[in-house]
Amino acid sequence: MRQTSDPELACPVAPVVDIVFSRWTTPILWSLHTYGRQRFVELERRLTSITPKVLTERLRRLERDGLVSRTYHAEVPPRVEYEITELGASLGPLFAHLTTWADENLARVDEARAAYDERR
Amino acid sequence: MRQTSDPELACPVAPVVDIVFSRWTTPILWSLHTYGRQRFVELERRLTSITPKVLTERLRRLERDGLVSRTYHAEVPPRVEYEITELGASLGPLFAHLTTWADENLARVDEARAAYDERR
DNA sequence: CTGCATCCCTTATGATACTG
DNA sequence: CAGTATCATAAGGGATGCAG
Repeated sequence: MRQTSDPELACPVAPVVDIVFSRWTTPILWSLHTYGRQRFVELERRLTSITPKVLTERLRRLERDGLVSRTYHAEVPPRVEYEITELGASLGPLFAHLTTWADENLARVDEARAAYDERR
Repeated sequence: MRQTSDPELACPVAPVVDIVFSRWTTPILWSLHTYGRQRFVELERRLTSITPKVLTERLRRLERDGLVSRTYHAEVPPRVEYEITELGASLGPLFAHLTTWADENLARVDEARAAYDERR
């Protein structure tokens, strides 16, 4: 939980940020949305630098928030599959909007940084 | 810096998240966008629980990224005004989109949480 | 394979006091 | 007013080992 209740008073988007934009959540949602239902190891491999501990934590949280669903198959060895829910998929247009903004403006951010750094 | 370079490989929105959705950045941008140009103290009062140290850090970063501009008036006492830039303001529609999603889906997240918690 | 339990460490954030 | 400096604390995340 990065944002506490107070910032929310000043900003209506704060609660969403807390749910959707915590660390690792966008890459996880993006993977599930783009490549479909996946096993734990598949996600682990795709998010190259994540540790199993952290991946588990994030998936639990996303499951609790209703953005991801978890299916356990009692086999040997066990198989667990994760899939984005309808609620999670409803973030799709938002992510697309975000990508568009990035394409159009990220270069300007870089320029601003370069200019700022040069001034010192 | 919450997101490192690796998650970016798996997710095109990760870089934007890093810039726009770090802690305190949305309340700050929201305040400047909604209430216009403001002094340091005004922001401090609006974001009720932020400390001057953290507010300074965030404003510096937003300034470096070109989302906020800082104007220093050499008076006694000194007066410093912060204002959202054109680049910062270009996030407006995105924030609106976010707010819409929140209005429509936050209740479903709450339900999912309640259901999840009850299952244990 | 999936993932929980520990331990440990770094970093981020917060509280407090103090300057130009 | 607009910060800076210092210290304290908590949270995030990595490493390792083990269990179902």
